[in-house]
Amino acid sequence: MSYNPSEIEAKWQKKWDNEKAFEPDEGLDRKKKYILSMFPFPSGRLHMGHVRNYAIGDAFARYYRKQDFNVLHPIGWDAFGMPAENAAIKNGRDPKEWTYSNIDYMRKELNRLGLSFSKTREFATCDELYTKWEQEFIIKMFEEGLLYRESATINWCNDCHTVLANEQVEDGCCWRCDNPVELKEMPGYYLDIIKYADDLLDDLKQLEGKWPQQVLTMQENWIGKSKGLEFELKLSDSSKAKLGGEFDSFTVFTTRPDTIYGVTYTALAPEHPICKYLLKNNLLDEDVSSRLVEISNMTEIERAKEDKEGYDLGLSVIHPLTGEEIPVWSANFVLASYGGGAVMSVPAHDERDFDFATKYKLPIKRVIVGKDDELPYTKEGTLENSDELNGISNIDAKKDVIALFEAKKLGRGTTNYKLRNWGISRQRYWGAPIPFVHCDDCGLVAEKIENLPIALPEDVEITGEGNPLDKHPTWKYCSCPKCGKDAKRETDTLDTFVESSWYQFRYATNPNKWNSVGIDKEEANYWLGVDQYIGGIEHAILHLLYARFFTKVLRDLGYHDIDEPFNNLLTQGMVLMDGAKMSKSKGNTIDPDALVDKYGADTARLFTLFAAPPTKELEWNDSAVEGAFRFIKKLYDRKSKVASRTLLDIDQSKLTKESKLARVKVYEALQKSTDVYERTFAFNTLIASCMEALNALDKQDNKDVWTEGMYIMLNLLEPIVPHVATELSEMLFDRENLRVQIDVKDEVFVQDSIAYMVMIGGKKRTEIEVAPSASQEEILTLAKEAGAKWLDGMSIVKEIVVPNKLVNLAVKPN
RNA sequence: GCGGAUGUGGUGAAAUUGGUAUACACGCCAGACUUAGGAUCUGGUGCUUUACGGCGUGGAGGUUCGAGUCCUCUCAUCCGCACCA
Repeated sequence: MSYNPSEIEAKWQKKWDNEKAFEPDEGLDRKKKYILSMFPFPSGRLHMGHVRNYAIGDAFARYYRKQDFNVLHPIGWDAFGMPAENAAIKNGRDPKEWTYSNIDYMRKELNRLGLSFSKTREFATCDELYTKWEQEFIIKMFEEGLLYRESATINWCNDCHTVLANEQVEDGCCWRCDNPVELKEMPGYYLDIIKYADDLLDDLKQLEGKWPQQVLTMQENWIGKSKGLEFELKLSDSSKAKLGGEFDSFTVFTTRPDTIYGVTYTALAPEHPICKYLLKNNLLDEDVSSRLVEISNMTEIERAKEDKEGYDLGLSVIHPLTGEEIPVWSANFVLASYGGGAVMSVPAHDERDFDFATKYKLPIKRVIVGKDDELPYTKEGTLENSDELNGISNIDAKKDVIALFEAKKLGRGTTNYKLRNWGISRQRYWGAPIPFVHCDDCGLVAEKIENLPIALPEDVEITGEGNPLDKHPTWKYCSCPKCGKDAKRETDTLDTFVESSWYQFRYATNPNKWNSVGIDKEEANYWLGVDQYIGGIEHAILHLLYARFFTKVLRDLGYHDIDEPFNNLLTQGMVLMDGAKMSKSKGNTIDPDALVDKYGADTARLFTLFAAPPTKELEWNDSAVEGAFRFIKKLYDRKSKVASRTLLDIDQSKLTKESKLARVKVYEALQKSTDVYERTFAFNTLIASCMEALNALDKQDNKDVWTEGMYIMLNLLEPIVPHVATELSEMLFDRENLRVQIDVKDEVFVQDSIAYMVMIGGKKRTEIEVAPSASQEEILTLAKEAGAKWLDGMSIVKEIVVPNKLVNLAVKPN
């Protein structure tokens, strides 16, 4: 009977379904493993990246089940988002119908891969039961002051017709559609993630060694914490007069308080209130004001590409320590969104300030002496030209100046972050409605918890123009939850990253409670954090930062006691074809369905795990897929070599050299398995070990060695090629070999003689066979005899014996 | 510019604490079986040399009895951040 994957795979998939083989225990007393691959967006079809992601996760899940862990391995659908609306615009599909039919199709595709997911815990984030609890969390956050609404300058994608969070802007373009982002002033809802910045930063330490260093670094840089001095610069009397008495001073932030005496000018962002006042009242030259308006309309990315540019505003401030008058400029490199939108400039000790001062011939005053005389000098040194601070190191001066400003009540030590608060409003239909109501009398009012979920209307017209919820004839009209008067519902929906920020907790909650709670605390505390999370590195900031933030917020709201959602993170590499990412537009895709049709799911899984280690990019190779298929066929064919249904004791002393070697290879693969699942994740090497074992078994014909070899190998391969491994295990061993833990037998590794390499003068020269009991002296004697040819005319300087490996004789000529 | 990573055969890649570099697979070559083979099986396959041998993990040094592995410098590629005061 030859290998027939479609028959075997269909058989076992059905059987696993009937057996409900992959549901976790309801009880919470066993040791647990929570294995999670990032859930898919239901785009319509699976791609090879999904196959890789789920093949890796499934290997972990099946391995730990065999190690007798209670395993949670769920799947669901990240189901809200733009593509559903695009389908509506292009093909007139209803977004809900489009989404759920995609889910049905993709579920079948996933089933065909034989993945060991829990079937009872599956959900889509667009399910109203999911929205209900998400809206409750949002209201709780509002009540705690973590969520607020304000009008601000936001990133606008004119293709998606919606706002984007800072994290969702990549290179000045929309993360989803790559359209250049524009700036717009509009109201929106924000989550105060900055309040958690220190918590998010500090807890990265817990993840050291468990998350890729690159991801930790990226998050650290994104949060961008810096400590420094914040203080007010008082305007001169003439400047105050020029500004109509509207302004008295402005605030600046510096991380270099030690250079305070070197300030020679200050610069404001073009959006700074003082600039705006000057523009509004026509107090600047025509060309200056029109240029400042132009710069204001540029995004930060666009400004970064321009040369440094600035204009003297004709104002001055008083230096807080020297009392000198300092000119005020406006410059294109000063960001409105950071540090109050104003800087003190110290050209002698800052590269950017130096460039600017050089360009506009502004004074440069050196206040630190150090190793060299070159300006700008940004290294350590000793203060000069700094009155009472002269002679102290600039490191100490940082603290001293902050203390001085605080004592004189001129300023304060403070911390700034690059991280911006998370804008969560989206002016789109296919998302979770933001559960608030605008009342003329009561203002912004949260919906009553008992009214949740606030569901989407189904009779909407989606044109791509404007917000469909806002344009709906009746949906937004409601009564105020507080006073009962006529009011209007919020028509913005939540950023879809909100859904993916807490789904890991939803899976952990038993589905029979999904009606009554969002997150079951006891179950969340048992299952979380996720023991192994697997997904693409593209979420290094976005999803992974938001999910960490949500975890901490929900903890503080009392929903659970977990600090970090994902204890271990594996970032898988991309699947490439001819060196490029597979994509529909390039036409270089492999359809997983077609692959399964041709070779079966086991081959698809084996290839993706074998061709490269999981963190590296995976280059597609048709003939290597054939190779994977050949290995499975060979394995299947060797079932005829097995002679008994149970393991028999093997008398090691009666085996041939080849049989002994085969046992060594089999047990080496067994040892490798633990190492791979628990430390290196190098599935490719485990598979290679199994191939070596099979090759070695093939070179001998002892039936008992074959039986033992297959018994162990099928156990090792079951997480990777579950269908064929289970089929053979049933045929040969009644699946007994999948239920037991197999221990390594040390006697297998005991050798009759050990080969020692003989090195002379650091070069490999010959080999000797040595009895395991041989003493160091005996080994050396043998080595010298065997190496006599190379020792002639030499004297031995040093003798090294590495047990079981080699002898090295260091020599010099006589 | 800053930060992180990676450089090993024709290709994807292996290599505990420093201890026989290139396991495993693909490809290629030769052979067997075949009417045929893009099927299957067997053997071979780093470079160089007639041979003994020599040389080989991006490059140059260093430490060591011994370096792909550790140290210093350097080159290349990829990724992330990018005027953050």
